[in-house]
Amino acid sequence: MAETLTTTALTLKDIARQAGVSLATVDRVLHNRPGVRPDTVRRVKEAIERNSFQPHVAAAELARGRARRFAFVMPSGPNPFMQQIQDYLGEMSGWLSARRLGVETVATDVFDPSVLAASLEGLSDGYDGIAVVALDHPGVRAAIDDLVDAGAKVVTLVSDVPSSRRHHYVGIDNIAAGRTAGALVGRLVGQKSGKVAIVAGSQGLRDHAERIFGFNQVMASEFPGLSVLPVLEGRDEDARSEQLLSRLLGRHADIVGLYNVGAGTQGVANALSDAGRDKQVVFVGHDVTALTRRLLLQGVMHAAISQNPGHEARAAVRVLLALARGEPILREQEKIRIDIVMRDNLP
Amino acid sequence: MAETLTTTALTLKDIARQAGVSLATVDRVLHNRPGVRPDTVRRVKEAIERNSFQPHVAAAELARGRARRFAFVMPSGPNPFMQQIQDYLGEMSGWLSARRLGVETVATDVFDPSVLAASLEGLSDGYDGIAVVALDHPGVRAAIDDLVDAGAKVVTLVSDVPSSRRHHYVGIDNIAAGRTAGALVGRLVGQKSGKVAIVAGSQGLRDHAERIFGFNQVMASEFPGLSVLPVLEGRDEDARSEQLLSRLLGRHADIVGLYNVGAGTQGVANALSDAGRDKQVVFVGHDVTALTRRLLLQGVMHAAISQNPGHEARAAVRVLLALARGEPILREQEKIRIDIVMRDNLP
DNA sequence: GGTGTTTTGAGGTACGCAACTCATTTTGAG
DNA sequence: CTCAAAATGAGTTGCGTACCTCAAAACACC
Repeated sequence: MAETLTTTALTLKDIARQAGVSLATVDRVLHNRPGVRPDTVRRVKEAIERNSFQPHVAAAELARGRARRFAFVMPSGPNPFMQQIQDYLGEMSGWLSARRLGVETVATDVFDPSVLAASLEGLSDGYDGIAVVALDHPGVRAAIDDLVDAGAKVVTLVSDVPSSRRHHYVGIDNIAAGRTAGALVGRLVGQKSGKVAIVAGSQGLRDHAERIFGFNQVMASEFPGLSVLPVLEGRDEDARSEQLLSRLLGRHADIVGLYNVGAGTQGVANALSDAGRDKQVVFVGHDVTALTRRLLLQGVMHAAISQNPGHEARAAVRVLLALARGEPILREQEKIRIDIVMRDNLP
Repeated sequence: MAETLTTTALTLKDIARQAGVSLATVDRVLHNRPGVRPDTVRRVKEAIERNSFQPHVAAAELARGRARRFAFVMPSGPNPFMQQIQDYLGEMSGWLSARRLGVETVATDVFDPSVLAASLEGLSDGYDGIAVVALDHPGVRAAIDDLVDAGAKVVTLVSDVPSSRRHHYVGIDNIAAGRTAGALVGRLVGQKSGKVAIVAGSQGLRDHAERIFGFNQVMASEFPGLSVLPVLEGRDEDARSEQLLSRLLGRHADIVGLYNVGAGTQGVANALSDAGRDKQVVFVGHDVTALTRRLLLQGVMHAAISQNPGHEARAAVRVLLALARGEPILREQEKIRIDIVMRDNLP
């Protein structure tokens, strides 16, 4: 009736006794210190394995005695999503200080590769871990690899640099996000056929390009009745997005769906309402902000694809901590899900 | 450019010095031990406040030196969702043993109030915390309150007993879940009008009743073209669900939507395909299991409302641990979201 | 001023591990 | 067999807190 999952109460001393060696030797094996015969290493590891021994994290943390410092390298400028991540980091301050973790944010122009790379370069001394919203660029990749070589733990946040040697990526699969947006637009449009518009920041941004790719994939294969118009590049600016979309709406009376890939949401909404076609055009966008929340409640926006900023903030900290401690990462826990948010499941 | 969130490195000794008292007195204040003059208490608390001092959790945990034991009281019987929660608990074993936490599952008939209450009664000695999938019944409520009185920390899991004095509920808002299901069915059906069927386990189950309530709310207020048929009670059994639904499909040719509130999913799917109306009827259900995953991929099921079992397992453990340690709970982190899962964002 | 009570200080021990030193034993090469 | 190198044992210290004891000081009351 009762099934026990864990009953460990062993200490290093027990392992030493079982392996027939001293505490010092166990310590050497556990921390890969030199000076132990291969055969002895094996015996110790077997004893650890046999008892599925885990060092007590609290004791280890206390003995190590070093406060850890993490840096979060974030875009300067008023990006609401990034601001939310920082807000959630602030909410963790009690949790952090109880663990003697220092977290600092470094604002920088992440869109300029050389500036970003320069910001990263200085960080390896002084920080045990770095989370960075990274642009995928050779210079940035080199800077990340340098940090890793210098012994720092590095995770990319929101936007990945897969070719680098970063230890982990905390963020969503943007192709899947685009596919999800496509499926939503297609199914919410229903039987009707017509045209679908896409407004993006820029196709040069990796995450935007991937989302568009996924979106087109689904539209092409599953919704033959819908034809996708060329992508409008609004640079994530309201004014420009509004202008471009207004013109497009004027030219095409049969637009039934709209995918807003990045920011500039207010501009997109304005264009729709100026044309008197809000609530008629199925409108799917990204992220839950004060604005998208209002648009969802009003029925102007039909769904938002969202990555939970609180989860991303906490996952980044937890992953950096686990990496620094040499603990395993709970991949399932740290995986960022693609949330579909509609009016009734607004968080 | 760099903003620091935390820089604590103070210890109790520093607080003692600042307050002009000894370590022993600080300790007395911190743990509400008697024998300290009110004025002195104030001075110490001020020093703690002034430095926003937090005891080092690792040190506290080590000094306390007690291994903690938690019990998970789960339904016996082959419920795939509950099984997933237990699987995820198993995946945490490393994490748990590194913190000297023992987690045991207790299988019981949670649908029989007296049996459940009896199972709970014995648990207060031996366990520091209890997570329970609870039926909302006076006897169960009393048992929970007894546990709380005996000093144990109690969280309800998946299904709540709001009238009890449980410390926390880990699960979703089922009314909102039902509303979400309603919005999905309504919007995915599109322009068409017709009838909508509901298959539930039983309307006597609190979570099912709440979901139906939310569903009906949305249907009534937003989709006047759709009329909801009386609820079929399939008792979460495949055979019964199939039989009831088959009969209903036979009688109503104009069913365009279907909401499956609980389990019995295979039966529901069979009824649809036997009638040759799968993929035509918009089918929304709950939870991501091997079966619903397949049905989503096949296009038979259009969307699943899901509560992440891994998240629930981990949140329950974390909440119990925080409660036992007297740490604050990160509410945002422990809140279970209502996930909308479609084919393209399948986790 | 003496009594009894309350409050405070001082100090110790323990928790489990990391990190280190130094002495001793074992091993392998010549 | 000898000797240096390698491997191992034994031990210490410290991390920051919890929890405990005992003595000293401060206080209240008559």
